[in-house]
Amino acid sequence: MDQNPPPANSLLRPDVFKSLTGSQWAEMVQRGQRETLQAKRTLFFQGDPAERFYLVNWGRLKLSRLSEAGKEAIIRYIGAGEMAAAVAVLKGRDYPVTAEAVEETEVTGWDKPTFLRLLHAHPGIAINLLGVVIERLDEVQQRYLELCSEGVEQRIARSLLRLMQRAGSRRADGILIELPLSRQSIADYSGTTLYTVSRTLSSWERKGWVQSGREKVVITDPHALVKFAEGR
Amino acid sequence: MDQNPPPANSLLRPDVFKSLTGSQWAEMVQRGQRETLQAKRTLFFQGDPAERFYLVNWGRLKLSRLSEAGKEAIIRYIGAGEMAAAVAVLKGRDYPVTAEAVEETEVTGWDKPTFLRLLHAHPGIAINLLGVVIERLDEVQQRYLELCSEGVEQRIARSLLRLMQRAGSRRADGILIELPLSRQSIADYSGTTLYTVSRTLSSWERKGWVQSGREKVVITDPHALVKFAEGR
DNA sequence: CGCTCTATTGATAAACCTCAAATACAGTGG
DNA sequence: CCACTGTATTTGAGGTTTATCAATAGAGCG
Repeated sequence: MDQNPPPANSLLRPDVFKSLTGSQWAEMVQRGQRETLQAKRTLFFQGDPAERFYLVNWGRLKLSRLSEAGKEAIIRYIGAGEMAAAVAVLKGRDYPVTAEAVEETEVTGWDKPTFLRLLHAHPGIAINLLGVVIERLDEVQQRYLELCSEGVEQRIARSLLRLMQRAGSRRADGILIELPLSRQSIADYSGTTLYTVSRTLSSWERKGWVQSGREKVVITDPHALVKFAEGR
Repeated sequence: MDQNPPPANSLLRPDVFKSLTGSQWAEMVQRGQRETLQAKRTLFFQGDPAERFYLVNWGRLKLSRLSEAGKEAIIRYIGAGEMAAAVAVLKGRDYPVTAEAVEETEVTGWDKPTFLRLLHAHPGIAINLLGVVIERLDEVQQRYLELCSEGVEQRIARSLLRLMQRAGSRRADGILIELPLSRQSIADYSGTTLYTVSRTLSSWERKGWVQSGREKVVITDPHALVKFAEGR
């Protein structure tokens, strides 16, 4: 038996739905449709009509926004128990973002009417959802400020630290970011180019702060990186 | 009689509260506390505990975020009928933003318990609020992308167009942005410096696209500006 | 081993910021 | 009405940061 994906017949219940009773949740799970995505497959594309919302069962999605010139800005990575597209569904608009699997990922999708019915039947959910959205708003605003006011290297440091918090796992030699993380991805997440990221990582590697390889970053000295990110 | 501020004893009701009946709204208005701010006064400061949420009755607030180095990033300007700090109150955290009156402004403030009671009693409000927050999220994300992918002049153009949409008023010679708008403010809103803004406006003035003065911008050729902003 | 995708590194150029100094503007009080 | 004062704005010169381009090296995979 495959040991990586968790048992497939129970669905991780995110906090947003904690207002539901167990049986209500079970019923909701029933209604949802599971879908497995191979790495690099897109779940939905910026501009698609928003007709479903998703919950990540296992795996990871990259949420990004693309400019007309083709430049990609990575908004965030989400993992098990997190939602995608709920907000677009609610507004009844096109998705303003693109979601792509960065590794094999299973999601459960629900259609719009189900979502809206749920929202009206259980007011607590809307309030919880509000909390989630606010948190995201806060993060984007913070990153917006950083993009305005900080230099590239500082931003790269912050990016790695954020990714570390969301997807880091302890290793003997430091904290590994458990994402296939190319220089280009880090650049898209930091608002710079892969060249600058490469140079910066090389320099940090010489200082012993990180240890990086092909699509892989291990943070060996988080403390130093934090100090640097905060401009000290 | 002062003719600028609208009659003070009726409060503009924002869409968020459309789920309330007239008398419920009237009662809520009763509970709120009015407050008038002179220009440049801050209503709340980043880091303050979030104990009240506000509705702008008339006037305008500038919502911004400050870096430790003192750099300011303007998140948005809000006017009559718009809310501030509702989200921070909900999360029960410190405000992550600063709100400053850019002109004489009246707000009504409610305390946290009132807000929470309201939210639980009228589920529709949470859903409406969700819509508002999502809209803001969407805008910040978009601006984040633009900051990553576009040049300064393009961003300045987009900033002016956004401000025009939110605070523009038709004049004989074009559309005036009705805000005391210094070069520094435009810079803080576009993620650049006042020098670059000044140079850019000068150049556009020569082209006949805008006509600017001390803390004042009139867009004389919106069409040209849009074309430029979209990179055509 | 050869193919493809990713990463490194140097050289160069462009965009933009910083600093300094001069000028324009609005309000204030004589 | 005018001079005065404090801001806001303009503009130039120069420097820094960072992007761009090009060429090479390395890693993983069949």
